Amino acid sequence: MMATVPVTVAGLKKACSQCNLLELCLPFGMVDSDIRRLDELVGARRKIKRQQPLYRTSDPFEAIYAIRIGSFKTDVLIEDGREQVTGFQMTGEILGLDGISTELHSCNAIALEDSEVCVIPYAKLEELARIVEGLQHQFHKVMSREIVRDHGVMMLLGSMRAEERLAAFLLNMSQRFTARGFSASEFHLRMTREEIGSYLGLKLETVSRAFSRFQDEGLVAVQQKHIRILDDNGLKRLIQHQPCMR
Amino acid sequence: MMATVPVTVAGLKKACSQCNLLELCLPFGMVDSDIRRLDELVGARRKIKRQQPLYRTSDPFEAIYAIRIGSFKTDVLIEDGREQVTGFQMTGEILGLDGISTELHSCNAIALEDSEVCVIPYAKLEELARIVEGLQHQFHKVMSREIVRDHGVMMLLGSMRAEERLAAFLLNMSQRFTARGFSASEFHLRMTREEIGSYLGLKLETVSRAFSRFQDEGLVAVQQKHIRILDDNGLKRLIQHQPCMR
DNA sequence: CTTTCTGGTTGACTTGGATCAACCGCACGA
DNA sequence: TCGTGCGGTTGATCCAAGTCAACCAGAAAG
Repeated sequence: MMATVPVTVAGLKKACSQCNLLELCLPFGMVDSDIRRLDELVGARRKIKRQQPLYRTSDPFEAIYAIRIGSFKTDVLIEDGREQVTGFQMTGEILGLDGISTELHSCNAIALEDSEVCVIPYAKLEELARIVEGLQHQFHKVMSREIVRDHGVMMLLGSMRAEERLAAFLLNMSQRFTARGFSASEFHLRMTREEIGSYLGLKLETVSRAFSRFQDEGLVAVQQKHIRILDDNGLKRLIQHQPCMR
Repeated sequence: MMATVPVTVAGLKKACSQCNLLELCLPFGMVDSDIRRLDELVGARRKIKRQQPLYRTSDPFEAIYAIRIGSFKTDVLIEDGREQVTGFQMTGEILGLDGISTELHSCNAIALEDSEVCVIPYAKLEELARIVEGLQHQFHKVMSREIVRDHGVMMLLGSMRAEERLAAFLLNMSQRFTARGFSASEFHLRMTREEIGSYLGLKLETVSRAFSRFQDEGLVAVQQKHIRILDDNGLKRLIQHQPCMR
């Protein structure tokens, strides 16, 4: 446990106020003067190598993390070996909120590529949130957004068919890449078919077949992990009025 | 919209400090002196008749709600009429957290029986949370718990078979009834087979059949909405090392 | 009292996605 | 350079759960 924990104690203040992820991260919507107060909060950065955990189920919770570089998956394992990927996180997104409730983490957060996070000590965050109203409010919004996102995933898992799920997934990825200034139509997935499948409640073969079908229908061009969306309206249409199994 | 909004402006202070749901609700874990400060927060109560909404998708968000009496479901609808029930809530549980992120509610909250909630104006909550450390912390825990719960539902929807899902659902209900001082083994479900099905990502016929199978196997006695658990270890076993489709 | 309606159960049949298995291709280490 | 292995694709087959339809019981309405 906790094998190598490369902690870069970046003495450099101005962690947030000079960060270009501002628009996507915790400080979003805060006024400049408040953001400057955030700088004192973000103590250290931590690099995580591909496939390595940022934290694991039942690790003690003491901080939340903002992704600076790279991307992660979170997953829950049950005894018999089943895995459920509960989310994929990209730059600016916050990890670790699951730990607040029991003071132990309740899932694993694994880097999908070499990554770097800002460590936000939770005790300090609560303290500062009591003083800085904007921070308090933003933090609550971040948590609430996570809840709303989870409801979306439930919708997906509970009432969509395989192709709808994959279409929804691709559109969601596209939209998040766009928000980060990347192409909406062309991007590189960092996760395997199996991880996508676990997230979408499908087997990897089904994911692969759905990709192939989309390709045949001219909706996307797929080359392994490289995706080019050719007809996003087509994908959107797929989600809406589908034969609808439920 | 907002047809009849029966608001009982219960001038009565001591909303929380004299409430017997204390152990289950927002004040859980707070010290007495802090709880007394909560009393000023809970302004009004509101009664909701069976089948009526407490709030609906895209209603403006201005308060969260603590259930005093009764129970609710929350659901998300998509254009083509599909419904996904995202949760069932019982006394002491908090509703409305989904609204913080966009300041609009993102789901519907419908009473499953005649119910009553405490209205907790959100602006006032944030204000008080800045002063009362215990409240801030508890509120964060409540939100985090909701996230963890949602991950559990994803696990259920993404990687369990029909009977496992129903078993998990029954055990969860049982555990929540127990926490409220009711029998762990005998209880009355307030929701229909269709609502259970929507929650579990199954059709109502499948839910009905799974109930019948449990009955045949002597795991539970089912009589419509009245459930008696005869062998909870049997149910637990079902969830663990099941043939396991994924 | 009968009628109607809603929610629940059960059976027969169909099907979407899982399972099992073969195979491909690229990356990496020897 | 040649394995070797992992991730991905594709085909054949199977089965869990969906669909469709009949029917039943209790509650509410007339």
